[in-house]
Amino acid sequence: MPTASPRPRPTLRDVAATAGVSKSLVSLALRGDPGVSESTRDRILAVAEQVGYRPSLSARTLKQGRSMLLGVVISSLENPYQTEIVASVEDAAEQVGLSVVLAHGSRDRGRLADRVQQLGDLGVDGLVVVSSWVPDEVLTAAARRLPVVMVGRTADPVAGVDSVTNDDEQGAALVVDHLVGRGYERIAHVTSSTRPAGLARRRGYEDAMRRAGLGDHVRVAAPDAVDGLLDDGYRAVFARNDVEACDVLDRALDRGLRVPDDVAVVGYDDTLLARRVRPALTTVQQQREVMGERAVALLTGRLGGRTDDVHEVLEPRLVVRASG
Amino acid sequence: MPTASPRPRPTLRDVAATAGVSKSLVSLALRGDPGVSESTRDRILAVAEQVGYRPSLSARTLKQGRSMLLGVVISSLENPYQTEIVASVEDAAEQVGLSVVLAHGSRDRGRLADRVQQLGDLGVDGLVVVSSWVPDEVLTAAARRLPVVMVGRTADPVAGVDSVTNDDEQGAALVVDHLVGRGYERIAHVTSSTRPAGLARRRGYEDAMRRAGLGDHVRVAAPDAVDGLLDDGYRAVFARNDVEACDVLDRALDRGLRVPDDVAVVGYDDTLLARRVRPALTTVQQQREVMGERAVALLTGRLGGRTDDVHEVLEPRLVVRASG
DNA sequence: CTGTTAGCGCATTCAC
DNA sequence: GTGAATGCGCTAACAG
Repeated sequence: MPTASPRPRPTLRDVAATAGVSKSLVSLALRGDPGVSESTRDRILAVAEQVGYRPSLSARTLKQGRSMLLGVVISSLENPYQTEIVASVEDAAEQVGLSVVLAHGSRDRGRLADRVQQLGDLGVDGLVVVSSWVPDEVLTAAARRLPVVMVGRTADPVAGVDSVTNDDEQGAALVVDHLVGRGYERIAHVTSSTRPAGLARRRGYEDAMRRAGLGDHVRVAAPDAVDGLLDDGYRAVFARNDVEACDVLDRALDRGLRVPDDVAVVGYDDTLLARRVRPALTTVQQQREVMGERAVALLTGRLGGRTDDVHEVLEPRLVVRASG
Repeated sequence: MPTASPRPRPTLRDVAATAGVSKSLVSLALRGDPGVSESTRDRILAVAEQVGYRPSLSARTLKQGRSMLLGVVISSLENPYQTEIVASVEDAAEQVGLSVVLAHGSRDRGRLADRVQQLGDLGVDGLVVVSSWVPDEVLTAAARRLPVVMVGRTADPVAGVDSVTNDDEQGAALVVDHLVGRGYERIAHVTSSTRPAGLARRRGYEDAMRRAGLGDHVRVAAPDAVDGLLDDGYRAVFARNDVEACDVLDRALDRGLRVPDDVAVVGYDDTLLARRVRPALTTVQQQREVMGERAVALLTGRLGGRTDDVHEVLEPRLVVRASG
């Protein structure tokens, strides 16, 4: 089946030639400049459409010094928390006329740093980083040439990089208080993470347990070590995120335990997973829409000239469902 | 409104100035051209590093006419089948020195077409489309200026657009034959899709049932109408993909049925979901790694001058797990 | 070996 | 209303 092969893309020059006008006139007409007569503009638009003209973003970016593009970097496409953040950033970006290009680092952590630089090289006007796996040096380096905002917690604030996150300690405390309110005392924490957010949640769990006078029951285990917890009489488990909560759920059900009657399970993030799984997960909701909106606002703030670092912390909310 | 970046990014000119050489020499040195003396190159590299120089992809793309970038468009970040394809395309692209930028159309179908055009405007060297929601006109228009390959089935071949897909009819037949081999006769099909791939699987199911002499038992239902099937004595369900198979699973378990003892459930796609869920899903595996590899090969083929359309069809494989 | 020069496609003066 | 000229950062062809 023979067809047309990709031809060199038509340029302003081509449009101008076919329309019998000059290049600059076409440029003006296409962007609706008032200084072009109605009739000529219509003719130019028609020609542009007909020859399939599309402006070159490379050329425009080069000329203008800005691309109207935002870069978003996530570590994994398989992580529902991260992909849901992407959507919220995208919605917020669209509000202010910016488009989003996405890059990720699944499979290879080292690739993440490359993608950050690559998006910068591409000329995006700002960068949203939703992964804690990007080395600080890479972030600061990136921040030297464009606005960068981290979504989610970093171990320590990175100079020149704004951030928006939820209060993981408080979120963990919400969970503990909730379970305590339901009469649980032996409440365990399940986590496999050594990332900042995971550590913060663990810290929040431990502190809240102590505040509740349950310091002696503090117990932290890996997801695959849940059996030990159950053997030791723990009947409530707070997992560091929804994915690991689901692992716990499976484990418990495999042992013939009923959730939440025999054991209560609580997650974190309120991803789609939390609603999909049976029983539906009690979990902690971060304000995702707000996070995307704030991230974009911080970026445009920098673009507007702000130079001091801003770190926003949002309040998490407990969502009670069937699992605990 | 975005205005100016904090610091204007350093250019070749800046590096050349601080190093006391000419621009083109810097360009050559940075890309390891042999015609530059060891000592000067080291000095130039040091300066470039020190001032934080990074080449502008916009400028390079404009000059070269190619970006070494591949665009990938998927309809949803929540669809594990699609995101897993992305990873395989990315791996294949890396093999040939191409990077990938990703765009998606979650929430708004119309946005998908925009994203396709936008990636084209950006100057990507080729486009992989993993969604059947992009209108044919948009695809053909895109194919006029750059190589485009569809991954996954289209209703009809689109002129100028290559494709790589699996044989959905055959995949469905594998499922039916498997269930028939296990003694099932009342085998129902669950689908909510009117997309080409879904229709093909349905067709494959119906044909295979008839070939097996079970034409009278052909029964197609929506995922939320599973109860009727079970009431009517159907004890085997073939769902159009893993996600809907999971829905069926939940439904059955809610009714107190055991899987697969009381009812067998089979999915399609072999996504992560199929392995995560309990019981693990019997499902149909498409050759994802091969699909990515072929998609990239088709793109580079076009870039190399091929003009005739190529449509590759891969053989699916049944993966038997616990659910059926 | 090194430096000069000429565009890539576009937006933006500034003349006409 | 319109068109010619300029330069964004980069590469490549050509001179020195």
